[in-house]
Amino acid sequence: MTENTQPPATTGPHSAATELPTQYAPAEVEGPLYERWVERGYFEADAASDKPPYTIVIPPPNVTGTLHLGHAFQHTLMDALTRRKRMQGYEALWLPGMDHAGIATQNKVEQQLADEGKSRHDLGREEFVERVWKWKQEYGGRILGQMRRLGDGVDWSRERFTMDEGLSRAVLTIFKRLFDDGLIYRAERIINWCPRCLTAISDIEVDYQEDAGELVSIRYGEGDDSIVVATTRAETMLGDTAVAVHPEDERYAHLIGKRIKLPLTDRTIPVVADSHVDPEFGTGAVKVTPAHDPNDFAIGQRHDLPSLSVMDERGVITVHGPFEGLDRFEARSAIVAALREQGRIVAEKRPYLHSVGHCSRCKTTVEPRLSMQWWVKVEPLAKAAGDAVRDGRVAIHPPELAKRYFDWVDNMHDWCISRQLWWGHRIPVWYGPDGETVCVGPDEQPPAGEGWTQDQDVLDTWFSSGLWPFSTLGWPENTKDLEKFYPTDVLLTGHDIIFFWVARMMMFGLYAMDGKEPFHTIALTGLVRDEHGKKMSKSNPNSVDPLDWMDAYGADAVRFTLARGANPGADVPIGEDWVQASRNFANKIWNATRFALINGATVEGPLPDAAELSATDRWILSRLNTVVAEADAAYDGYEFAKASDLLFHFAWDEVFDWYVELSKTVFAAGGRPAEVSQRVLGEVLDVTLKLLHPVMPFVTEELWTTLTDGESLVITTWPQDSGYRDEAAEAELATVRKLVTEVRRFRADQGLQPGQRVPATLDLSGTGLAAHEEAVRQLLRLTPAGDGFAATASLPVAGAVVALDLSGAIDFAAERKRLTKDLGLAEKELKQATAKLGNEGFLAKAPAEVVEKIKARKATAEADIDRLTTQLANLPG
RNA sequence: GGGUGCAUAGCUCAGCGGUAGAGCGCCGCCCUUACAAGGCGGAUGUCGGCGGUUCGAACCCGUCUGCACCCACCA
Repeated sequence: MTENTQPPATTGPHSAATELPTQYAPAEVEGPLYERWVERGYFEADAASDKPPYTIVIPPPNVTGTLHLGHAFQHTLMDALTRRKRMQGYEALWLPGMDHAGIATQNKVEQQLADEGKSRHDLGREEFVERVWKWKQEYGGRILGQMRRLGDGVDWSRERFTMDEGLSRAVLTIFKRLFDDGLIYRAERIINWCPRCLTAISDIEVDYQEDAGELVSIRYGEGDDSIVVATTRAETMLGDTAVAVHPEDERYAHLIGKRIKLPLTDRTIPVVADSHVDPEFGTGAVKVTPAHDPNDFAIGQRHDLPSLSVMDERGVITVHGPFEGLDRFEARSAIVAALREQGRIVAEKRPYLHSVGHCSRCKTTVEPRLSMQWWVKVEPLAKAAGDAVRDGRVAIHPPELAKRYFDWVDNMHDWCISRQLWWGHRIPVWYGPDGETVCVGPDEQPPAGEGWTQDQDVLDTWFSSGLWPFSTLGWPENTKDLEKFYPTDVLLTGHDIIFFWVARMMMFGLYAMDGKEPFHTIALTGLVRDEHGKKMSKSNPNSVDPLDWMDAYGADAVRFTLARGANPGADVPIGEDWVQASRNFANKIWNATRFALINGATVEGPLPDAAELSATDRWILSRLNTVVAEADAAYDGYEFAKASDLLFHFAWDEVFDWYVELSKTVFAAGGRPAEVSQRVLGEVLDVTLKLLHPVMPFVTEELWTTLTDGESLVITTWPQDSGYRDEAAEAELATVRKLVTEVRRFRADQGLQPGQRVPATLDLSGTGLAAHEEAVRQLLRLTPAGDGFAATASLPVAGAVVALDLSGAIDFAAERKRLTKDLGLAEKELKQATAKLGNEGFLAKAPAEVVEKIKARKATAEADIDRLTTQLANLPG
């Protein structure tokens, strides 16, 4: 196909134009462009600048992570925001970094150790942590390279990691402050425990799903003093310390206060009355296991019941007796079997669907467990976090999602922040030989002397990421960065992470920064889904690697597709078809610019006066300014889909399909000065490329730097609506478009081929276009009505009258029928063959010559051509 | 159990009080020298059902049905 893309001879300053290939090749363009941007320091923000700041901190991806479509989506939007603000004259900072991701990273390294037949305990704490750092060095942060590939305009000189020295200092500082303020405390409570990760996890790290269990009803006690309870976790009965019934439940009134025998043990337990019990549910009696169930724990507190732990940290039964050493699930069946043998199982229901908590990291069934942990007292912090949104200091986009935020911050339980891991920020508390507890601040030495030990636990990963908006800027030091760039402007992230991260940044930001909120706007995005709206996840087969798509179609195509799907708060379905469509758009822009360059479009000098402009010019400039205003409004409202769609249609439908096509008649006119059109076309492209740059940075940069003498779009000035409008020109062009479209439709209906010239008379007296008769004739492919002209049809449209001679029209249906018969092909076959080759129209002419012509042009249709050639050769005569 | 959102063309979705839209797909014609990753033309919808408000409803209100998602102490 390259043999017929010979560049036309070139003249003038834009000979580079013709060096542009006919197709956009992202792979060749994107890498070098990104390197150039970084080398020139375009993304490095200057804290000493006079420009107003615009700051976004990236939601730090896990150090273990790779770029998935969700990142690609959010990064595209954040990049678009910062790129646009930079062009608008802000000192724009998009700050990158990564999260140390406690459990995830520790799991990765433990897996590595397991492959070597070792556990972390074989190494010991210090060596293990060293090993994790080594792992990070070697395998961590792959996502950073992938972000470059996407085109993320982040300030690499400010890259941060949550375990950096500076950020660790921030963690210690705030821990100490919270501790001293009494907002951090240690307490024994029921927590969610993962028996595989061997650590506590917070409520939001638990994923609930419907599991099929078995609900058994067990008779406790004997005779009249017996009571039936139901459970799905029979093994916990070993730790029962009471049975609870509703205080007003008459069925059990006689039992309240009595003790009954607990089966399989030699213990007796009391029957207590507690209004938490729902008399309607089951038998209306509940077994109470304070050490293994949060509700039961609460009942235990109210009735002063002992808590009996029956399992160790791995979920293995520790109670002496026949079940000791059994895993919790083995113990469950064993205990049910034993009870059944004693005739104590009075009813079973299996499968019984109920929701069961799983560790969000490893999917292991969570075991509620009584344990000593560190907690943040969130009430005062959460109140402030709620108020900041309530009184409008922080806006949530889209506003509907604010309710979700309030639901959370207004009903937040205390936050369990200690994790029984080695990888993370170690809790800065030391215990003395006589039970003293000392919290050690960042500049303090741990207490000296014998017998002092540091707490073994580390902090929840979200504790350090909650400090991200200011710890990354140097807090607790009073740095220039902090002064310039805090508070940040927009926090853009998925709505699924409101509780994990957003609310915590709000709490910590307001607390640490003296009530100064960490950002003004929370922009919440939906989740990326596949083309049928199904959730994409790493474990799903529908999951797509955005890198594959970037390789195949370019980063801009992926970005544009994502931006175009980004309706505020709504999920984004994405399929390969749409990425292809975006790729096509990039290619379209490429070729339109190529056309402009070949025809000498220029951005030099001022725009010609309105008096010099044609109606077409005035129309497109009027539209251009309208689009600038509309695009601005959409970008400002985080309506990326609207902005993208608007620009897509303006560029393709109006600029490329009409303005450029209409310009051709000017450029082809010959002799007539084309400077005005060259300048206007240059202007329109210049502005359109700028408007698209935030979402399609690569192709726009490549084209713009070719079209203009500018250094880079990244640092150029964002277009402004000049206020220029011309309604008369818009109306006139509407007439032209209507006229042309109607005539084309008529021609198609009559069987005239698109390029076929038809003799016709044209009366434009009713349209105001009389002066442009020649141009209109060209558009409509009308030739002058010569001698002997006989109109066979007359078409009144848009105030004009067109009379045509249709004698040259082809009856396509009849042609097809004839060919089908002649070639001995089934009609369907013919269609398939001709679809790639061309069509019946020209096959009707000279077959040999036609096939020749096609062969030269269509390498991809080789097979079909061969077959058709054979068919044609075998035709008799 | 509580809450939120959604039901519009074959698919995925915009539109949110005034003549039904986009992308992809589909049909027909075409290489007209920027682009076949293209051009031109075309078809397709009782805007989930039923009521109501209005001169006028895909859009507002009520209700029903179906589907998503979020939250919660489902023994």
